[in-house]
Amino acid sequence: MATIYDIAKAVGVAKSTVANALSGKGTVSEATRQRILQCAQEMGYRPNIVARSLYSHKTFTLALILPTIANPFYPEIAEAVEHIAREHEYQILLCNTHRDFVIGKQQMERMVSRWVDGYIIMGSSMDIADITTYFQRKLPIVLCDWQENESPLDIPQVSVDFYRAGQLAAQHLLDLGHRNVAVIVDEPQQTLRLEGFRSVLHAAGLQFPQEMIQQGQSTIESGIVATQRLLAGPVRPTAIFTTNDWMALGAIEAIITEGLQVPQDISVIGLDDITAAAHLRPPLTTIAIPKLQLAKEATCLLLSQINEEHETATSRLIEPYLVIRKSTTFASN
Amino acid sequence: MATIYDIAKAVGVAKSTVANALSGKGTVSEATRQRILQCAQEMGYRPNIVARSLYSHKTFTLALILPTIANPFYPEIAEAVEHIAREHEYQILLCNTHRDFVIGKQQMERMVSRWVDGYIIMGSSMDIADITTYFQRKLPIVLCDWQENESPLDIPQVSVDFYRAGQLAAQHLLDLGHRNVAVIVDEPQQTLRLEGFRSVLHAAGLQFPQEMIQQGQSTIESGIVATQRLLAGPVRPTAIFTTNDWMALGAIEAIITEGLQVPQDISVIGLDDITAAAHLRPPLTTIAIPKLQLAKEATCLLLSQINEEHETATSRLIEPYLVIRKSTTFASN
DNA sequence: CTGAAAGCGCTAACAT
DNA sequence: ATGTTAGCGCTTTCAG
Repeated sequence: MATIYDIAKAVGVAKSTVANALSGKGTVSEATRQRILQCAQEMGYRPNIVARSLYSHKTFTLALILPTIANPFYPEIAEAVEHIAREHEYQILLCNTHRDFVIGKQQMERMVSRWVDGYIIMGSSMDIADITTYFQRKLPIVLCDWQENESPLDIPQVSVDFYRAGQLAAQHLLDLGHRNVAVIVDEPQQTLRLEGFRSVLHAAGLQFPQEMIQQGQSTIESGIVATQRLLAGPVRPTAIFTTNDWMALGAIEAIITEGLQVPQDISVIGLDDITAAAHLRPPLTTIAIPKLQLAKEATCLLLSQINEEHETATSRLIEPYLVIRKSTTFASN
Repeated sequence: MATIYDIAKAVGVAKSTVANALSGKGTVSEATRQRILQCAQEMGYRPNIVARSLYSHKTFTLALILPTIANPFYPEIAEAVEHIAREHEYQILLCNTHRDFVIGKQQMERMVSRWVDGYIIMGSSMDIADITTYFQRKLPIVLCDWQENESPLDIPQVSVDFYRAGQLAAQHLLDLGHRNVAVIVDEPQQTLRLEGFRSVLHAAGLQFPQEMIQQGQSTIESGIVATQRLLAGPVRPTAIFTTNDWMALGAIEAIITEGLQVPQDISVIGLDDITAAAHLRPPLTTIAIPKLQLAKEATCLLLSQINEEHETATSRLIEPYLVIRKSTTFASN
């Protein structure tokens, strides 16, 4: 690759003159400017971002750290983050931690060594204690899609009102006449969703025994297993709330395998509204998370933090909403 | 961040001594080495990868360029690429081109400026002419998931035998007794799949009129629209082959909306085997692409190219295979 | 208007 | 065993 120095030699001027001509700063006579520009063109000159970064202490890279891009909740977010970043001339380093805090820390260390300009850290991808340490070292960080209560308030955060999401799910099932409902939840990351759900049941004076709460791992398989446990229990629920859509898919599969029907025998409501949700059979009723908004606000918050536009880096709570499709219906009993 | 020079000052030695102690190269007395290591520890020293890269001309970053991570075919690949890269201490820059060649070239330019060590370029994410130019400039590039006939043979490539994939789909439908089949294909990127399909029909002496071939755009929506056109045609097919699973989802949706059933009235077979395929209602019969293998071979090929292990960078063709689930059945007529 | 020089943090010859 | 020096490519003073 041609360097600024190569051009200087070829044109017969000093490096700094070339730099001035290329950057438009400083003063260069129109004549030499033209000669330099043309020469740069001919030699296929590209500025070296590594060298520039070394001087400027800025790399124009953002890190996107998440549990696994293979979970369909994240690709849309990743795409949106990349899109907005691009508009600001940033590029994205992708990191899947698989919820392994050791990997998360290792990768974070490498990114710090790279002088990554800022970090978007998605919920449960890293140890919040580690993150706090990095934040105290003044690294620009935005937490995205965390439970709003699990991190110190001073780390900027864009999250979803998951308590409200749980409430919406419960209210929908209540409205349909369900009195005997179950939850499959990935605790402790998703406890708030459960608590919101529980609060509405309580307010309605309903029972919500412990055996109606099953543990999942946010995967289809875990949704299947948890549902099988539910169906094998003493009382069969008439509706199941899974705290993400992936597990809802598993729940539906398990129910059908058992010879039952969704929603006639058991209603299922998910949470996330992944793209596929609308196209399942039956189309999935779910609590939608505005993923684009989440990604957009997180990225903008991070960029403003990097550029120190806001001294007070605020946090945002985003409202989920109910999307009624065909996987829920009136309670039959 | 503490630098090598800060440590040198603190310990009272020269920079190079610190460098030697840290790297293990050169010779440093055990006493000073200990003092240096401890000081580095205390000051929280992290090597600066930017400075190191400037000197070494190596950034330990790989680019992953794809149409859009929001298409569920790619996340698994991205995850696998990142995983293998990590084992070799590389990190991944993610780039969604949305099939826009201008964006693709722009982003590529930026990555070249960053001295990215190597590029994995997924099918139809960029203009092959641009790629060829970069390859001629000696950039390490691996094409992944391209039709094997659309690029110059000298660019290393890991692809799927899509012609064979089309054949497998056709053979399966033939085996089930279908004689009146349709295809929804995203041309020209997926022409090979169509040709393979067509070849088997021809060999069996079957008709395959043009109106049985509909154009899709690899999205659910385009699958719906194409299927509606098919259903509105003069003869209704008894089976539809969509050249990716996303479009199969759309096809199933359109068929059901029309009051027909899958597979009783119309069989549907997809291609890709995305994670959700096995969990749809009905579970999708599809031609599976070994995505992990694809990702793994592409990454390894790229790394060996970067390290110049193989002078002759080979190319690989990966075999797809049929996965029979519930969306196809015997022809009823 | 142009050039010389210093420095970003690190590596690696080469002297001492 | 340790220090000096030059250089990776760029930006930015500051002289001429």
